[in-house]
Amino acid sequence: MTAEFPVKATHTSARVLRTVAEADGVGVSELARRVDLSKSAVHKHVQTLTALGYLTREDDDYHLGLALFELGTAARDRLPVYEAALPAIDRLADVSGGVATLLVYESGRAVAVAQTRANGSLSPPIREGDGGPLHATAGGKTILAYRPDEEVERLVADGLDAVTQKTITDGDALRRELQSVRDRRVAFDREEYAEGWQAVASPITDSEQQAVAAISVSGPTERMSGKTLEEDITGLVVSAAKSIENDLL
Amino acid sequence: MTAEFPVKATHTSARVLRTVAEADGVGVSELARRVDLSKSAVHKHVQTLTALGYLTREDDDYHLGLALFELGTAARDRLPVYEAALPAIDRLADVSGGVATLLVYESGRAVAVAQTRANGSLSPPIREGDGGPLHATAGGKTILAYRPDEEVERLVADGLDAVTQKTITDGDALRRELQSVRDRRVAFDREEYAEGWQAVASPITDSEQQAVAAISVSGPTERMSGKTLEEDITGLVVSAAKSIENDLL
DNA sequence: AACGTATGTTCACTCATCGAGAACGGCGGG
DNA sequence: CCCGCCGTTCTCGATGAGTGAACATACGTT
Repeated sequence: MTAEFPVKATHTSARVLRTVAEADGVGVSELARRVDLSKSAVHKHVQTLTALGYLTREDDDYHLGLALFELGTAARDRLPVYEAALPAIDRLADVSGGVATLLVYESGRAVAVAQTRANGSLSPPIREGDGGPLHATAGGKTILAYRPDEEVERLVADGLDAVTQKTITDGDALRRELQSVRDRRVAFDREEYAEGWQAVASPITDSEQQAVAAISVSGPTERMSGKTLEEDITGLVVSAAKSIENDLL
Repeated sequence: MTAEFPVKATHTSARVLRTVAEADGVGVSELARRVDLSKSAVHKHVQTLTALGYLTREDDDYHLGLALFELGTAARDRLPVYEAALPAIDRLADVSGGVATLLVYESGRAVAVAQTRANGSLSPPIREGDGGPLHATAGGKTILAYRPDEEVERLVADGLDAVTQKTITDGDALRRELQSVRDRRVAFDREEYAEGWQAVASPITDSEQQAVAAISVSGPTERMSGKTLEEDITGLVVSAAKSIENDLL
């Protein structure tokens, strides 16, 4: 048995969870349609997940339950880089006036694990708990630059989806970009993930020069113009990431 | 079939998750011992949970995966009270110099959903993502005071565990305490949950006067002495909770 | 007011599957 | 060198996950 999900029922429950997360507030019938299962089967899953606290019932609609928040918090708190980076991103947000984010790499994805917004800053396209594509964000690109070549090639082979018109979709362009990231330990995102949003990021690597995480500062294009972004803020982000990296060794 | 967990395999996977959360970094054999299953069965669960991103493998040890953080964040973000209370708890922490916490009630438990610490404040006994007993914390007691009597009676019948020597363990004492909470919309925790820690809390109720959440400020006993706690800070907490409550109507 | 159709819930039934147990290869300590 | 532990794989049998039909209930329409 070399299936990807040896325990099918668990996989099904996970699909139910994911569906509830997407369509917040759904009933059994609607859920059964979306996951393509019989009402009775879904009913059993929903009942189990509710008893576990993974779901919560309001009237006849289900929502994600706070037991997931407990587990999720534990998943975040165990990361050494989280505690180490917290003060730094607070300070970064403060002095830059933008949004500072800690992205953590895990099995092919980068998740925004902590985020601080300067007061008055707008809501960024990637928020705490979101996972972003590795080729289309500043943080993702810094991480990718410090991952094995095979991983990059796999990504390229799978196809680089265009998120905006400026997203890098060409393999060679990406490879060049990653090389330049390795030269300077910085990546920029010039509206490659969201129109009107830019970002700078720098990687946090382990002792084998493998990416563990990335720190980024982002903001709306009109507020973070070329000079400020590429000179002042860039320096701050790079040195913050380096300093966290040293703390972790 | 009126079992509590109709889908047994999902329940089992949940037990695996909980066990991994408790003993961070465990292998298959250790896990099999703790959940009392065969190695092969645990292996299957761990494999599916890893494929789902709910677990992550480091060497041969498993840890909670960031997919749980994604779900957990979504579970928190959907709560209207969360967004509404964020600025208030930031401000509360700032002016009080202590730790401000938003506790949300869900199916018999109260979970710390957001927490802000004044800079320099110590690490509190209940942290973001933790669930606390309803009878032994300030926030828990305010919530309990605005829940149906049956729920209180059920809790009393199940037995009020002593967390510290000062925890309320007597049913009548609890009932009296809750009545006084209803009079003033405040509860205090005088080292009932952790030695050396005190707290004030005030409830956030819905249009039917049912507790939805609670706001609390806590700090070490020596820093939050009687007068400051019971007069200055109390007023701030009560009015903050009231103001959030109004925003939600 | 009676209908039609949506919902959530319960019930037998059946085949796939979850879990047990034994066996394998690999690693590390005595 | 070998014993013991580890993670992984296999076969196999009991059980439980999922189906589909039936039920009660609520709602909007005719």
